[in-house]
Formats: sequence, C-alpha cells, structure tokens
Amino acid sequence: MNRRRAVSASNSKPSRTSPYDPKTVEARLYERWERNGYFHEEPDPARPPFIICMPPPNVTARAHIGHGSTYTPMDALVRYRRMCGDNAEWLPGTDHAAIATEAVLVRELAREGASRETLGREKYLERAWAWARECGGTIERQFRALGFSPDWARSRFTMDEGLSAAVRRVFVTLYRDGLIYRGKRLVNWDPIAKTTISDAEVEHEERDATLWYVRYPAAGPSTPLAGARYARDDITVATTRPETMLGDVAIAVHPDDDRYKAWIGKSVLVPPLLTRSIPVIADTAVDPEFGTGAVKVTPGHDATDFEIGERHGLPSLSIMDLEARITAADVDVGPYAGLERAETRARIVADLRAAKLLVKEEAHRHAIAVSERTGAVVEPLLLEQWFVTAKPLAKPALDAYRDGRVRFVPERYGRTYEQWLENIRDWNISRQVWWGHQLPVWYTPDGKTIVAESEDEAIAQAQELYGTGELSRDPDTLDTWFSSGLWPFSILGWPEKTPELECWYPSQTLVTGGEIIFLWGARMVMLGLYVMGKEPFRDVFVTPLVFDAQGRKMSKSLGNAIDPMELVEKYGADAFRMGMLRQLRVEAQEVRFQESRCEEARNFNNKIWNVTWYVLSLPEQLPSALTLPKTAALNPADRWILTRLHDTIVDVSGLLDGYELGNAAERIWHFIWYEFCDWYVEATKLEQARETRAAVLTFVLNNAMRLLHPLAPFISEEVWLALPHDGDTIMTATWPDPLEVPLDRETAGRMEVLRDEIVRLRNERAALGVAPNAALDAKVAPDAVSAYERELFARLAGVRIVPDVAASGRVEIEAPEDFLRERYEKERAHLRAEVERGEKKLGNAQFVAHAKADVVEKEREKLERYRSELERVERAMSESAQ
RNA sequence: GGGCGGUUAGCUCAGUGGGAGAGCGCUUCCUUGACACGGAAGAGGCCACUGGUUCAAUCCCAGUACCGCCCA
Repeated sequence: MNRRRAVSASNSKPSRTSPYDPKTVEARLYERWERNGYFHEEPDPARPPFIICMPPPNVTARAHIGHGSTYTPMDALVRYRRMCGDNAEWLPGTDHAAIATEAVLVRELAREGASRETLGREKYLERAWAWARECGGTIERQFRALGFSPDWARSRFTMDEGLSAAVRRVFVTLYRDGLIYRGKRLVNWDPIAKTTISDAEVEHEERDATLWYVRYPAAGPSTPLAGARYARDDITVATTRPETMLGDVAIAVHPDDDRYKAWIGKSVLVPPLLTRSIPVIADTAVDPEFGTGAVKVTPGHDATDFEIGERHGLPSLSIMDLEARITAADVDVGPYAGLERAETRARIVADLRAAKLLVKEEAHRHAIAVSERTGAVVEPLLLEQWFVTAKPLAKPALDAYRDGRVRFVPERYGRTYEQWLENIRDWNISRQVWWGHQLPVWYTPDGKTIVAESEDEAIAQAQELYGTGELSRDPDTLDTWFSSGLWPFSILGWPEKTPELECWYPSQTLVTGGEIIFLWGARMVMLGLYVMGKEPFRDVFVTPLVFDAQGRKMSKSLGNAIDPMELVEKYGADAFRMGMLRQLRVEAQEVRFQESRCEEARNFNNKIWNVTWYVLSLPEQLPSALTLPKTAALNPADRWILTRLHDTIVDVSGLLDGYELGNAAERIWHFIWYEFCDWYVEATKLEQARETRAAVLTFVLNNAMRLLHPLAPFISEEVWLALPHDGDTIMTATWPDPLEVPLDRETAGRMEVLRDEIVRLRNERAALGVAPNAALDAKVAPDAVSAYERELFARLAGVRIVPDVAASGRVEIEAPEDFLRERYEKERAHLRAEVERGEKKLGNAQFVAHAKADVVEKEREKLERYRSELERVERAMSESAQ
C-alpha cells in the first residue's frame, strides 16, 4: 500500500484540557470513521485476507463483560491487520437466540394474560420480529461506543431471508445425504422453556441431594400382587429419583457381584404400587460401589438406563408428560397421575415409609443436569425428534485438527475439542419454540414426510410421490446453533456464488470464549467442511472467562457483575479496552477482572495527552514532515529512544501475531510511559537537545500512536491527527516498520549505564536529605564525562560535574566522610559477595566443562567487572581514610 | 469417575535451565515551566511442598496438598 500523500499538519490542535476527556473525543472520531467508510472493505484478492466473523450476539442482548473480553481482542486484531495492509474485514451480525428470546416473549404475554397459542403462530412471530428489531440496535450502539470497527454495512441477522435460505438448503442436503433423521429417542427436556435442548446445552451442577434406599420385594407365586403384605425376601436399591420408580423396568446388578448372583433372573415388584413385576438383570454398567450395588433401571427417564434397556431388550416407559407431570400413558401410575414431579417424589417417599419399604435415606452430593439457558432441571424424556447424525461430520472435523489445518490458541483447547468430537452423539436439532427457523418438513395426511426448501417444492414433491397436495408443516424450529453453525459462509451470501464468498471464505481467526467451543466452534468446522469442503478458519483463539476480583463468577444475583458500558462512561472506551486487554494472558483460563486497571489506563491516556501537549507547545516549529534529522546530528538520548522504539516495534508486532494482547499492551505502555515520558522527554529539556528534539519527539510519538492504535483507537487517532502525520486517519496508516528506525546499540547501551548512574546519584541525594533544588558537586576526571553527559547529570540528577585531574572516572558526589564510608562499606560488601559468587562458579571445573561457552564467557566478564569495581571502591576507601 | 489448568511481593499477574519482574497498594520526599489521573527514592519474595534429572532447577520430570475449569 503506497499512500504517500501530502503530509497534513494539524488544522485542529487539541485544546488544552487536562485531564484528558474521552467524552469530547470518542463519539466525534467514531462518527467520522463510520461516515468515511473506514470500516468497509471490498474483496481484494491482491492483498492477504484477514477475516474475522463476529460471533453474533443475541439480538436482545446488552453488552456484558464477556463481550469486552472477546470482542476487544477481535477489534484489536482487525485494526492491526488493517494497518498492515491486509484485506481486513470484521463481519458483524446478530443471532435470533430462539430460546432466550422466546422466554422473554412468553413471559410478557403471560403478564398480559395471553399465550403464544391464544395469539396464534403468525401474530406471535410478528410480535417477535418487532421485539427483535427494537432490541437489535442496542448492542450495535454499545459496540460502537466501545470503538469496535466491524463493517456495519455488512451486518447480518440469522433470520434474514438469505441466511434462512442457507439454513433450508443445508437441512435439505443433509437430509438427502441421510445425515438428518427423525426418531424417538431419549432427549433433554427443559420444562421451563418447554422445548428439548441438545446435550451441549446441558450443564451439570453439583447439588446436595438425598439417596433413598428402597426395598423391592421378591415377586413369587405366593406373593400377593397388591396390598400391604409382601414377601420377606427383598432386594434394596439406592436411588436419587424415587418419582421415576413408576417407570422402572428392571433391577440391575453387576454380573460379578457375589451378593446378588442368586437374584439374577428372578423378579421383584415395583414399589410403592407393587402391581408390576420386573426382572433382575446383570449389566457391567452397574457400579457395585454405589449404594447397595443394585440399581433400578428406568429407560424412559435416564440416559444410562436407556442404554442398559436397549442392551437387554427392555421396554421404555414414559411416566411424565411435557409439563413434567406424571402420566399414565404407558403404564399404570395409580394415584400419582397428574402430580408434578417434585410433589410426586414427596408423596412416593411418604408412601414408601408408610409401607415400610424405605430402608433409610442419606445425604448425597451429586451432579444434576440443568438447562444452560433457563436453569431448569432437565428431564430426560422419550420424544419423537429430529437429529443430525454426528459421527460422519465429526470425522473430517477431527482430521482438520489432527492435520493442523485448524489450530487452537492456547493449544490445550485442541485436546478438549478432540475429545468432544471423539465422543460425540447425534445432535438433537428440533426445538418446540416458535421463534426460529421452522423445519422445512411437511407431512401428508397419512404421515409421509416431505423435506424441501420451500412449500411450493414440497407440494410438487408430494403430488408426484403421493398424489396429494394437502400438507401440514412440522411446527418445530431448528436449534439456534444450527444456523450459527453456517455463519462463516451464510453471511457471505452462500448459496449464491458471491465475490465475498470467493475471497473471504475461509476466515483466518475465530475468537471465542471457551464455553462455546462445542456449541459453536466445533459445529462450524463440521458444517463448514460438509458444505464448503474447507474448514471455516485456521486459528481458534480462545479467550479467558471473566470473574470478579475474588475469582467468583459474575452474576446478577451476586451483584458483582460489571457493566462495561458503565466503565466506558467512567473512564472512556480506550481505558476500558486497555484495562481489559492488559489483563488478558494467552494461557490463562480466567481473568480476575479489576476495575483499577481501567483507572490506571485512564491515567495512562492522560499521560499521553499531556506529553502531546508538551510537544505541541515547544517553542520551536514542529517539522512539517515526518522525517528524522541526519543520523550524525542525533544526540545520545535521541539514539537511545530510537533504538528502544525499534525494539518496541519488533516486540509488539510479534506479540500481536501470537495473540499476546496483554503482553503487547504492557510492552507499549512501558515504552510510552517509562521510557519515552520519564526519560526521553526529560532529556529533551537539555540545552543540547534543542536541535533535534522536535523532529524526534514527533517521530517517536507518531510511531507509538500507531503501535497503540489497535488497543486504544481513539486517543491514538486524536494524538496522531494533532501531530505531523501522513494520511487521513491512523486507521489506515501503515504499521510501524522497524527498518525505518535508525539503530545505535552502542550509544543506547551507554545511555542505559548513565541511567543507572543517575538513579544511583538520586538515591544518594535522597539518603543525604539534600533539598531537591540544591545542586551537589562531584569531581570527575576531565575526559571521563562528555559535555552532553555533564548536562544530563546536572538536569536529571541535580549533580554539577567539576573536572578534576585527581578524580576517578566515576561520578562521586561530595558528601560528609561518614556518609561516604557507610556507602562504600555497603557497596564493598555487595561487590565482595558478587566476586565470591563468580569465583566459586568459575572455579567449578564441571561448570566450565559443561556449561555453554557464552554462559561461561558472560560469567567471566561479570567477574572482571565486579573485581575492578571492588578495587575502585577499596581504593576510594583507603584514600578517604587518609 | 475421566481430561486439563493454576499455586511467584499485601492484591492482580508476567517471566526465564545460569544474578527474582510489572502494575496497583505501602513508606519517605517533591505545588521542578507536559502531567498530583504527576515526579523521585525505597521497603517487601525458602518462586506451594517432597523427591528426581543436571555442573546448575522458580523453570524440566515424578509425586503430594490446595484452588479452579471442562466432560461424563
């Protein structure tokens, strides 16, 4: 990208406001960026693409701290690659979030005394659309306030017509390939959302519970089938869910468990009704250590039991309906019919106790399945649902990882991904909510299934195959994650062949929180490979979860949730971003978020603002172009800061390439504050710095702002515009090039030594209690210190150098004898210890023989240096003693 | 139960097979002509514990303890 335009000097000098006020800057700059189309790109095959598909936030969402931790890195990466000249594009959009949105709507309707059924599907959906449109703007507005730079013109919504067409096309294709089927399976039922959910949407929560020990009486010819009496012989079973006893179909024991060998093949009666007899079977899935070693088998309401049932050819009995109430549909449930499940549990336990069938109960901690979305305890139910056959899709997705075509940062998440895909089960994709993509599935009056991309097509098919056009559409909708799984290509216009699709699929990087690797990441890989034949991204950058400073999960109920917009209001977007980014470490799985980091970042911005003001108010004319003086004219401090700038550019670029945003932020921060402001700017106040300082200050500041821009876009732009610059916006300014920064390592090294000396002298001043404005004299050999260095000592250490042929080459302040002696003694002790350490090390033949040559050489040099220092101190001591 | 992390200064965290680091906090001093949202100096650490590998371990390996995440 050659963009040599006329250098524009600032025509709008920032007015002197201290402290820096982000409010007067951020909104104005963002508006300008957006108006000038700086976020927008067209597909350009001539440049390397850098595409990030924004994980679509829920259309009803408001920005939360998790957006801060995942979307800020995305923006930083896109801004960085944009400055590097890539065809960089951040593609935004929102998700219809079926279950979450429907939950809100249903609640709202209930308040009005209505329901979706009374409203009817069409009216209901109209309302949902209106609600989505109303909410949708909020999150995008908040993202703008955070300074995010996606190409808003390309924003998509998962229920847009184009994306819906993509969903139908993929569904039909999968169905025709035999990868989508309908079947009665045990699925996860969320009784609050009133829909099934996939395994990936189920969370496991540790809870205190009760383990009940229940007697199952042996069934025999002499045993009465009902009533209070039962055979003396019985088997005791431990269960956490007595309410499901009504659906028991067997008792299972481990085949090697001697205690129960005699029982296998016998029958027992199911309490508390005792009207049904079930067999005792042997299965290796039973853990003999759990409870009594005998467990009840309830295939209609437990996944493990379902598998046991399948193995033994046992029936599956459903005893609960969709309200999680007891139903007599499959089996006699006696007086419990119609009761809610918790109520049933209490009644059955009471009845067992009354019938003396309850042996004991004990406290028990175990994991229960909970709906991630509603928090409802998930009920496994046998239902007719639609599924995606997972294994054939998982295989290529596993290969993509194993071949290195998809890699994870940090790497360890790759193994998590691998394990999940290896153990993947068929994916339940039908939902009973209305807000979403309705299944493209129709049924003929006699139950034949038609799958087609449109109703017309379905009717045509039905006519041809079954001679009927009378169809009813399946009322279910698709899992939200089905449509988001198509995101990387559906937003580019697929199934149309668009230039965007051609150029921008696959994308380069997926940035996401670890919690949706399975829900979203893995499914994008599976569906991307299936539909496009190519994995949808190369890198998966997994960002840490955000906790509060005490390491607790942020939640509304705990009251510890941090609203990023409040922090933006308080400190500005740049400060929020820097505060967040500085806490992100690539390897971390969590961030204990500290608001103080945002406050520090605000202070940092103020520092930048003030140093800019210093540069702008120099008495001399600022250069009109961004050029450096001839190298020969540069003074030592100039050479030092330029060398530091060079190294900072190299470091920051490398860190950004490796997704190390936290360390990159730390690095640029350190350069600007502790090297540029604290040392270089102070050194420009020397008389001898006047010739070159305006050029070097503006050059370094300009470069520093470009390095900072991906992290803190607003203040970097504001400062960059105020100083000599090249172009219209820092957003498309070129990324700093270390080759354009002159290096002088020798002088830079000498400056580091002087800096240590100055610190030492300041320390001595402080120890002496010398007033800050009082100068101290130091006698130094005439040729040991240059005129430039003399001024440096005077200005930065308050030490006046007095040339003295009798003095040594070291700057030693004049001070009372006892003070000096104490100093010398301390120094001597330290040096002696160092010399001793070095001698011991080098005296070790093993060390000299085994250690690498450069390590040994370094030790030798160190020892030499300490020895001569020690010698000097000892000489000075004997001199002052005279 | 299986897998994966973490344990370094009061707090939050970097870091390296060869002399322990940052920011905040703390102490002392400073209204020095960019900045008190600032400047200067300083105190503070058996780098969780136990073994092993190595000339050399905070770093590599094994085990223990505690904290956490994911999956079942």
